[in-house]
Amino acid sequence: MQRLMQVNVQVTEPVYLKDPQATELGRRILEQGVRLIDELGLEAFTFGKLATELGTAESSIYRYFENKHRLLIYIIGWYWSWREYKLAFDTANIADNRERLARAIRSITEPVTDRGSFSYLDLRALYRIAVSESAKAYMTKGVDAEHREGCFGSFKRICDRLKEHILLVRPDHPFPAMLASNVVDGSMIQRFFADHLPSLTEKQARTRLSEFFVELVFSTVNTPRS
Amino acid sequence: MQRLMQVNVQVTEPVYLKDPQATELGRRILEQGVRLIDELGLEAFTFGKLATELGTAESSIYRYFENKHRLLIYIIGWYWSWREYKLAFDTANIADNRERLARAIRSITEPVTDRGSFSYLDLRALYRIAVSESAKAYMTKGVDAEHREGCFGSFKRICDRLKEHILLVRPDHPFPAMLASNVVDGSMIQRFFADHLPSLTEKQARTRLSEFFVELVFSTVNTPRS
DNA sequence: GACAGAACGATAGTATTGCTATCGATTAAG
DNA sequence: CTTAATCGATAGCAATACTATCGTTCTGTC
Repeated sequence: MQRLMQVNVQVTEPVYLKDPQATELGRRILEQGVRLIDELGLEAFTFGKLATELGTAESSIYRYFENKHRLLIYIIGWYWSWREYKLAFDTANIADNRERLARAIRSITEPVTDRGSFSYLDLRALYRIAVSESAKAYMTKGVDAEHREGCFGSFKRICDRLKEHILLVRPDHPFPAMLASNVVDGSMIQRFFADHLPSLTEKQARTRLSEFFVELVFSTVNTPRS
Repeated sequence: MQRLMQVNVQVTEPVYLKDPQATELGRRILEQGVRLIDELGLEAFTFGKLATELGTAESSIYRYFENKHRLLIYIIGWYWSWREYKLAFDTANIADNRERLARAIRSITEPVTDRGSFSYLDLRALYRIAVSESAKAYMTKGVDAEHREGCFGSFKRICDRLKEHILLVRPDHPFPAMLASNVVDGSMIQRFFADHLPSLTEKQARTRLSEFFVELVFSTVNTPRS
């Protein structure tokens, strides 16, 4: 698994000017970029600070990414690509549709606890960024254009896969796509709430996220259509 | 109803330096602020532009709000206060718990279609801002501090009310708070998806949002506990 | 109708940000 | 050996996010 991940996580959409995975500097931009965004938050994070951190010039970073927004899109895309791959892995060879759906939901909604030694990116930091900053990646005036460019492909794909798992269990469900995207996005939001606005969740919500979403999906999926 | 709203929608939390509802300039800041944020999006919106729009000086606006982030928090707070009030109204005098829960969900998740002539704020613009920008109000490094200040009170209250309605129908539900906040926040997110990333939702999702959430909640609420 | 105090508009100024351009030096590829 | 790519460094610019100051007007009060 670990080896496979290393090989397979690729961000294919051209959100970059120059492929950061292809060069040493590019990889350091990603690695330290993830650490800095996690540490400072997106608003306080600047290419200037990242450059000092890397001992390089601001302009060098601009050769890879147009601006920090694009870098964020790239990082979030990487995150969802990784989760998508993990999803495929976690659901492989499970014959029973219901069991596979349950595993899929758990795979997607489980918090990341492992630093992940197989990648130069810190997976836990990446998870924290996805939780706290991913809304900023798409909630802008530029969404429609970026969407047309295919910037959110990996997020869409993981939602779509979950939708397919839902449909296999319940082919006549009226809202499989909404249900799927609600689980994928909702698991991030609920994690944020658990960390920062705990009155919006139950106690120990952090560790019971998956349980909540599994129950949520299965109760809709089991409810007879009127 | 319309008269009542005018009287009752108040943002009590001190996110402002000087109460904008108390003066003519303050009200114009809110009114044009809403219009400009809606038009430009939060990133392109600046106090400078708002000042020109209002024919006043930037510094005058800074007398009311520390910065545009605070203005956003205020506006979003106003929005949820308004919805909270609407919720109370829509669920008043309904004796049956299940019927009241269904009405509560519809009240909260229904898109705003009415400009709302009873307020100087454009309700539709406000709704669009709540859909597109509200995540930016709380997803910052400052959440915890702002949360302690009580900045998100109205959002918390509406989630809490929905939670209570859920518990009256299903006192032993294991995740009433998560379910409630998932509905409140999810209805905004799903609306955003419907507008900008439609493959994440069903066709006509915009008009079927409430239907989806009513079904979602009622199926969990009806599912027997194991 | 004089006076104190708020509210406002206007101007100025500063540090930071976000970005573009240019230019050698180093390295890698043909 | 030459050419192109890559990088680090510096410079510079327009916009942003404030802060400070100050005179004017408008308010209510004695």
